[in-house]
Parts: sequence; structure tokens; C-alpha cells
Amino acid sequence: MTNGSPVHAAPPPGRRERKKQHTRDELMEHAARLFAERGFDAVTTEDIAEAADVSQRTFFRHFPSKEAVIYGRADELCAAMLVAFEDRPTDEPIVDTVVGAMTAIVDHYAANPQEAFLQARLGAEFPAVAAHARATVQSDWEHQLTAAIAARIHVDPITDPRPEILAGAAFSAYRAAVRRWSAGGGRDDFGSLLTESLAVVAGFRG
Amino acid sequence: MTNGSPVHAAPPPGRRERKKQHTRDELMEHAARLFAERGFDAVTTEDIAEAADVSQRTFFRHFPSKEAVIYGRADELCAAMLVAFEDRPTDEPIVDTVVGAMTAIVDHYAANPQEAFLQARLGAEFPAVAAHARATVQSDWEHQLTAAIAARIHVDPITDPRPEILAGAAFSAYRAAVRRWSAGGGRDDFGSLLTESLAVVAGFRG
DNA sequence: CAGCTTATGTCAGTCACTGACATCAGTCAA
DNA sequence: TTGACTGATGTCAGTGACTGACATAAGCTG
Repeated sequence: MTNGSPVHAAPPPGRRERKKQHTRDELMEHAARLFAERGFDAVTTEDIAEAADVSQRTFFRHFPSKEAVIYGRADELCAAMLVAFEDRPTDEPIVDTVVGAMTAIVDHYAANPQEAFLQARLGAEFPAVAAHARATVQSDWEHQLTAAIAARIHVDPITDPRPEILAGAAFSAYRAAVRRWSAGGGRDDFGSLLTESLAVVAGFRG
Repeated sequence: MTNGSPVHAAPPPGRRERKKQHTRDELMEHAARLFAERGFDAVTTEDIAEAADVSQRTFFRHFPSKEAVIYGRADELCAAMLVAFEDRPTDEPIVDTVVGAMTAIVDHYAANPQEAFLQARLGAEFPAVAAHARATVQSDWEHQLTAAIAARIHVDPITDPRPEILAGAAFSAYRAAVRRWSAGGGRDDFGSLLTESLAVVAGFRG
């Protein structure tokens, strides 16, 4: 149930907000198309802006970097992960809760395979994209997951290293699953690979 | 015993090689000084090159990016980690071997505290530096450690996710230790913090 | 309708990074 | 020693990501 609108039932956005969102969507779609056609380096931010019929300046008002447009849904995805986390029973082992949260990510990519494929391909081919994915996107997710874990097990995430390490191990398992999925040409079931990887983490004490 | 020369007892480098190394060292030292004085953004690669009395082009012949000059010893450090890894007995639990390897990193930074301090400070203050540290430096280390683990336990690192996850968890613990060290103002003993963090990983099955 | 807010365009600028070519010092063999 | 080769560096011109400042027009709100 990956609803586009936030949980808090935002008031119906006005025309201005809708236009803004439309511009953002156009930028993301044309960027995805151009990157798929020519690769990351051979497309300039000017090209993307042109294709979306806006100025380059507008591109950078919507996305802080050229890489970011590839991961334009990252924040929603992170939010979905946290919702899935909170939906888990509070009395289950923390590792299971983390596994459940990660499953939200799998669900999203299962519902948007072209997005997953493009991200995997660009990440494999262009180091700058992989660096952004890891250092900005996943790092942010990991940080949020760390905070959620700390809250759930009632510890201070600054002084107690366990939440951070568990979150880091979980995303390490995630990357391992992505790599194996890519190595298999995308033919394997990603959910199974991730479950298998996450099982390795189950030796943790939460 | 952090010897500057490689293990393979390289033939005595000629004057040309010495000058090259000298240029590289000058660039790293002046970069460190300037970054410490003004921060990362307020120093240009031109400034660094100027301070080292070389052209900007020469800077980029020695370092692939502005961030890289901060981590100019990363390759040596990685090599030291792998040596420490190989020095461990082959019959000990793999987790202990990993802990032993990570200790080499601690030893290096214990011997070069100003380097550790600058990297921690710039990483905390400038996202671009943190991104580089994580996505380029640590990612490379993690990859090398993954390969070493896979070789030690005789598994294929592509099909078996365990080496990658163990290496990822180890560096997650490393980052947790760094964060706690920073949070404590650098007053705690980093080695103790890392040991404590790595102990959390000991629940792994290797 | 009037005034405020805000998304966008335009313009000029900074700076990281790169390819091409010239030069000069180091190296090494004849 | 000399002459050729190699490789580190300088110079120059260019590309492209990203940003600040200002103007404009569209949407919102009383």
C-alpha cells in the first residue's frame, strides 16, 4: 500500500504545489530517460533541464546535485521504511523488526523495477553515482534506521554503539544482496537474496 | 612498525622518484595546513598547488580530487590492514582476525593523531569530505577486507554474502567508534571504543 | 482588488577537473 | 660523455557542476 500522499493527510495541495511537483516529476523522468539512453557522464544538467523545459537553475532548485535526481524518491522510501519499522510489534526481536523495515525497500523496488534497474546500472558503471548512493542516500537511511532502533530498544544512539552497528550491518547485507542480484543479471528474486543476507545478521544481539 | 617502504623491498628509488614523492608530500602537508586553518570549502586546489609551489595540473596528477589529498595515506593504511590480517593465525575465529586487522588502522591513527583529528573534523563539518571518506576510502577498504575474508574462509565472495556482510559490519563498528570518539571530544581511547564496538559484531557466524 | 509569497528565468561568476602540447630533468645504454 | 628515451611538470584552453543576485510572473490570501 505505497500511497503517494503522506500519512498525515495533508490538505489538498493548491495549483502552485501541483505545478512544482509536476516540474520535479518531469525532471526526474527526463533525467531517467536520458541517463538510460546515454549514460551518466554524457548527459549534462543543462540537457535534463532542457528536456523538462525548465532552466538549469530550476533543476538545482529541485535537486542539490546531478546525482540526486536519480534518487528523487529516496526520502519517500526512507519514510516508508520507518513506517514499516513502527508497524512491527514492539515485543519482537529487534533484528526481525529491522528485517521487516528493510522489506519496505524491497517492496518499493519490486513495484518500480525500471527505477531499480537504472539505479543499479548507473551505480555499477559510474563511480560518482555509486558514491552518492552510498554516502548520501544509504547513509541517510542508515542514520534514520539507527535512530529508530535506538528508540525501540530504549538506548542512547550516541553512547550505545549497537543501534548504529545493527543498522550498518543491515545495509551491508542490503548492498550484498544488491550485488548478488546484479551479478545474477537481475534474474534472481531480490527479496529472497535480501532475506538470506539479513539472516546472516541474525547472530546479532540486539 | 609502520615503515614507509613497501614490504617487497623495492630497489632504492632514484632521484626522479624521490622528487615525485616529495611533491606529493608537499601537497598533502600544505593541504592539511590550509584545511586546518580555513576549512575545506575556503581552500581551492589552486591555493594548495600554489602553497606547494606547483601548478594546479600537477595537483590533479597526484590526486584524483580535492578530497583525496586529505586521505593520501589511505592506500598504505589499507595495505597495513591486509598485512595485519594475513599475520593472524589461520585457525582462529574469523571475527578475531578481522578485529586484528582493524587494529592496524587504530595503530596508524594513534601514531598520527593530527591526521586523525583533521580527517574527523573535516568529515564532521563538510559533507563532501564525509561522503568521500565513506564512499571512496572506506568502501575500498571494505572491499579489500571482503576479499581477504573470503580467501581466508575459502568461499566465493560473489555468491556467498558472508564476507561482505562481516566486512561491512566491521566498518560500521569502526564508524560507530569514530562517532563516539568525536562525541567525546577525542578524550576517550579510540582503541578501546573500537574493541568494544567490534565485540558487538562477535555474534556473527563466520 | 491589493499585497504577500514563491517558483522560475536570466545572468554572471567560481571552481573542480581534463585533454593537448611543450619542456625539462632523470635515466640509461652505447 | 653523449645521445636517446622516459616521465614529471607547466601552460593553456575548455567543459560543466553549482551558486548568488535580481527580476518577473503566477498563485495565494485578506
